[in-house]
Order: sequence, then structure tokens, then C-alpha cells
Amino acid sequence: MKKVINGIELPHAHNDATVKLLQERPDAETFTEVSGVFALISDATRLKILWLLCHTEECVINIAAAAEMSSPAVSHHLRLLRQAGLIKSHKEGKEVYYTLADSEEAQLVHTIIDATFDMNCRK
Amino acid sequence: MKKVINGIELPHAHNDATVKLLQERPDAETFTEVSGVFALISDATRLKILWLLCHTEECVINIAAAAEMSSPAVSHHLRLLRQAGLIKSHKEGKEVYYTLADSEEAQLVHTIIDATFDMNCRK
DNA sequence: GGAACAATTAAACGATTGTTTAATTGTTTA
DNA sequence: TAAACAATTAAACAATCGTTTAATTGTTCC
Repeated sequence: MKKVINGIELPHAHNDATVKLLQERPDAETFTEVSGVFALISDATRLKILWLLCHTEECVINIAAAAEMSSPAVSHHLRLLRQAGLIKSHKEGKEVYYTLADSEEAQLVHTIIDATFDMNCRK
Repeated sequence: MKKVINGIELPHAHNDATVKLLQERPDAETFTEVSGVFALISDATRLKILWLLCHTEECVINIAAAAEMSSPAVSHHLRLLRQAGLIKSHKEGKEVYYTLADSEEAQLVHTIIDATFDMNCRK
């Protein structure tokens, strides 16, 4: 009879390491949530926006200019990022200023962006 | 006359930090390449696969079982990951074994996955 | 050689995504 | 109050993506 680990039955028993790994694996929801955060940085425009907002605070037209994209397009991306808790905003007169949020996901994204672009700079 | 930084003209001059940042910003191609790597970990199934292959080596049906997905679906994802240089494979009899590649992108992904799931475990 | 097994490939499909365009809301200032 | 400006919203569209199904290739073992 085959061994079942967290409801998973491995057809082959080549590798004991796999069994150990599956026993300690995060659950499916965690993978879904985490991949959702990665999806937010998988678009070049959003990545540019986040790269900027990691290190400064800016209004929408300046973000749009920096991202070389239209205001509605940027507004749409900003909404996604805000809804995900990655950025926060405050209104000042006619303008809305955005910057990175304080959430755990935002910290993760900040860490990833720093690690990634440091790596690339070192090449 | 407005100041132009790398072909970008900021409509508002609220923030000197933005000007400095834009001067040192990676170019558009870099953002596109990096977001492409993030896209590969933005799917829950691929993330599960990479999480596994970061720490072990496995054949396709075991990967499929671990990912709770069909062999053709997994094969498709493995192809994408291999083409991107994130994983490598070798044939042994009837089976093809996959594991993480040695590339720079693979190292980045490994670092990101470790950082992410360590963070989540600490909660 | 034929059966069983492992893996890949290709076509098809539904679902999601990102940009554009146009219209709208809200604020300032002349 | 009207004009100018900043930002958002909504609908529409093309493009991309991930899974399913079915067929195919390659290997091992009887």
C-alpha cells in the first residue's frame, strides 16, 4: 500500500527528500496568496511603479510620466496595488500621492525589488 | 523650460528624490526581463513546482502528483521554466528528472522563495 | 514484438489581463 | 461661476494564459 502525505500519493518512491519536503510544505492557499503577490510585480509597468514608490512618494501624473504610460492606465495599476495593500495614498489638493504601504506584503516586495536590482547592478 | 531626465519630463516638480531616482533607474529592458522572471513565479502551480525543485530532484509524474495537476499541464509548465533557464533536466531510463538550474535567474528565484516562505513560517 | 509506462506535443477552449478611449468626479484659481 | 487641472471610472477590445483532451514519441520489461 502506497504512502499518503497530506492527501498526496507519490507514484514513484525514488527520493526520500521529497516525502520530507511534502510533509512540511505550506498549504495550497499559501501558494495561491504568495503567487498573487508575485503576479503584481510580474508586469513591467507595475514593477516600474513599485520600484519608484519603494523609494519616494509621488502624484499620479508624475508616476505616469515616469512609467511612460497614460494616466488611466497607471490609475488602473495603482488601484490594483492599493487593493492588494502594497501601496497607500493620501490626497493633497488636486493631487493624490502614492507611496509604499507598511504591510507585510509591501515589505516582501521591497525586499525582492532591492535584492533583484542590486543583483543586476553587480553584474 | 522643463528638465528632461532620460527622455522623461516630469509634469510636477514636487520631489527632488524622484529626479535622482530616475537618473539612476535601470532601463526599460531590465524591467521587462525582471518582470518576466516574476511572471514565472506568479502561477501557483509553477510556484509549487519551483518550491519543490529548489530542494530536491524529481521525475515528472511525482512533480505532477505533488502539484496535484495532470502530467500534460505540468509538462507545459516545466517547458516554460526550462526555456527560461530556471530548471534543468536529465533523462534516466523512462523518466526525466528535473531540478533547479545553476543560472543567475534560478538563484534569484531560490532566494525569493526562501525569503518568502521563511517570512510566512514566522507569522 | 507487444504491452505498459513516462513524457511530450498540439489543438481547442474559456478565462483573465492590460491598454485605449471617452466620460465623470472633484479641486483649485482666475 | 467658469475654466483648467488631477484623478478615477467604465466599457470595449485585443492579446495572453493555463488547463483539458487526444494523439504521439520513446523506453523498459515480459
